[in-house]
Amino acid sequence: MVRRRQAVTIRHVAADAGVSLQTVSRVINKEPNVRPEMMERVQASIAKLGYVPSIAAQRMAGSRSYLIVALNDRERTIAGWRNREGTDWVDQMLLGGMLTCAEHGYRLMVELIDTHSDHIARELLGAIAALQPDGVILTPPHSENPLITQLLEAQGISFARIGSRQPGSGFAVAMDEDGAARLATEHLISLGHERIGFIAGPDDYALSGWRVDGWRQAMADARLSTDNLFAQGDFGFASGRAAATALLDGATPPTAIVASSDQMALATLELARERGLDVPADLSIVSFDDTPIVRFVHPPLTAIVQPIAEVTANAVERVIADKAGREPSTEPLIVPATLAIRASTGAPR
Amino acid sequence: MVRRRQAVTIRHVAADAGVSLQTVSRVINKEPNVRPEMMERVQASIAKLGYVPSIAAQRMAGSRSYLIVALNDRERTIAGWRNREGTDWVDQMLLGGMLTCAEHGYRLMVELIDTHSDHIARELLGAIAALQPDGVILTPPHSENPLITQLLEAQGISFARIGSRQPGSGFAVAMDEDGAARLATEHLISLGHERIGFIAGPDDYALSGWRVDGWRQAMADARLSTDNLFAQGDFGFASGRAAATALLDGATPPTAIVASSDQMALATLELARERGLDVPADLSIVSFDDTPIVRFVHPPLTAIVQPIAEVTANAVERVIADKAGREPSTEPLIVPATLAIRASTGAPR
DNA sequence: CTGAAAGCGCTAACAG
DNA sequence: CTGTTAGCGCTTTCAG
Repeated sequence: MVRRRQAVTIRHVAADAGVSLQTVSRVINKEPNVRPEMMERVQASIAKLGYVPSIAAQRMAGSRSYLIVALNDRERTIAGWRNREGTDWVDQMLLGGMLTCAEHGYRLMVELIDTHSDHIARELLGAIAALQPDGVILTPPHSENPLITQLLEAQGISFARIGSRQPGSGFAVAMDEDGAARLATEHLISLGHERIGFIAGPDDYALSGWRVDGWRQAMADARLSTDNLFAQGDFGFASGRAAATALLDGATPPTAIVASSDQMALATLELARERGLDVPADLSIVSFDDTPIVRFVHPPLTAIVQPIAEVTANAVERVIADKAGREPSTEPLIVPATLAIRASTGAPR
Repeated sequence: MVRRRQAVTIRHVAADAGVSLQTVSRVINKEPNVRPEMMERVQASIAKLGYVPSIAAQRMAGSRSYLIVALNDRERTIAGWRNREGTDWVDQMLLGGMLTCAEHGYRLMVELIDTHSDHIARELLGAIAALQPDGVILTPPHSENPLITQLLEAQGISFARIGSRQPGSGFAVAMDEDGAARLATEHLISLGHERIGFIAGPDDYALSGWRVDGWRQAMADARLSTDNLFAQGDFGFASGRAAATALLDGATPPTAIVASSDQMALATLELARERGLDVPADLSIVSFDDTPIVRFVHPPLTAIVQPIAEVTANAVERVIADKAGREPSTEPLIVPATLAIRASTGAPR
């Protein structure tokens, strides 16, 4: 194979337009101090020759790499793909992230990083050294890992933290987790439920706690007790089943359950079916992820719709704006969630 | 923000190890002609300093970019994400592609390209000029687009064509589509079905035809007629519903239906439920994608399991091997599919 | 407002 | 087996 080099470089454009390399560079980078007519001439040549700058060269010369890296938890992400659980977290992230990147001439690259590794720093530094991204998008549970945030800050790389509300460095963009839990709970309350169970997620996700808070607040506001109505899982199916079992076997079993993940909600639905409970007459169920699956089960589940694409788009937007010198607001952004009401919720018997 | 440069470069390593830049470069690239003791010394320095080569610089210097680009159809991919249809094609591709890339020190980047665009060439050339990938993975329907394959060949970029069996340039890696359709059909025949309907995919996907072939052959082998048992959709839910309706309203309605996609299978299931048909007693259904959804519907669908991750892994493997000079077999590879038997298929009444 | 010169970090080609 | 010398394509000084 022939040694491949750039087909048309800045040099060709400069020659074609009869200007210096510098002027072409200025046009490419939309820098000021270029006469309009020069600019037009250069742009004409660029279009004519089909010139596209090499991002490797741009990076080398000390400018931007036009690359944003999205850091995901390796273990969890791979397990999700392997087991084909149908979570479209990554897809929604790509949807929001890639499109927003493309709008600004950037690209998004997914990187998997171990959470519980003692060599997180080495892994991350390696990825940074190799890729030299202009920005990083942190997803849970990385978003609040001080090892990671401190390292990125020290490297001077602008980053966003998805699912985090801690102010600190980096842009925080979170979904309104407690508002969502409250929304789900209030929906059930308005249907007449009084014993509403809640299956929480694992503690290493900050959002697990927020969701619990929302549920507790909604219950408190309605003067309803939460005794024997709380259980915890790890977002997975098996844990959801165990939690639902515990809840339904309690002294005062709930007439409705809000599960913190789709898999736990599906497990609850399966258990209900096995026990001959009618959903929603005997047991109403609300899922906390509107993953594709929950719309196709029977009955389709009422679910909290997580605006993952929007959140990711915002994260990318702010990181790029930061890069461009336009200092975006550093305040944590909270994106509201919505509730998709389907057939799994109804009035209790 | 400070102008960020490489923290530790090849120069630092060379100084630390007391050797020339070249020797370090040779060690990095695992080139021969380096004394073991030198190599160890250099590797010790690399580890000590935490050195990682800059891929931008490596690319610049005319070597590899360690980047593989996976080209997906923009419109279809985005629509799939937006509508949250639950297809995990991209996820499975990432699973197989990213992990295999990582094994070889490469990265995978997803690019979306319009299929029906007259400026496909410009778009593609732009992506190539900007990214300068070492290899490209083509997914359907790009895999058999001569504009794309010829362009890649002209550029001297090694590429793989997923879902294609045309020999030609690039490595073809396809799933055994007709074998899969035959498998599904034979499964139904063995259950006692004689009128087995088939809902095909759109013609712009070569695999649509292969699947039809497999069905026809299995039917012919069993001396069963296919009259009034064929319908066609576009892989989408609505089209599947229309196709299933046509089939069931025919003169001799089928007792079983094989649908060429999960959405079309789900549409068939919905129609059956609405018409009061028991699945599988009145109508058996086989889906052609084992997407997560089909396992969670009721009854869970018997489905063809597409080994997308394996196929992508193989595609990446061969492209990288080609790059490395190890000329991999240029023969089209056909990966067999399997059938996951679930509760949607049974003996006819 | 425009241009010339000097690298960025790395590898290819050539000497030793 | 190892080192030296040129660049790769682009941006950043710094002069005009």
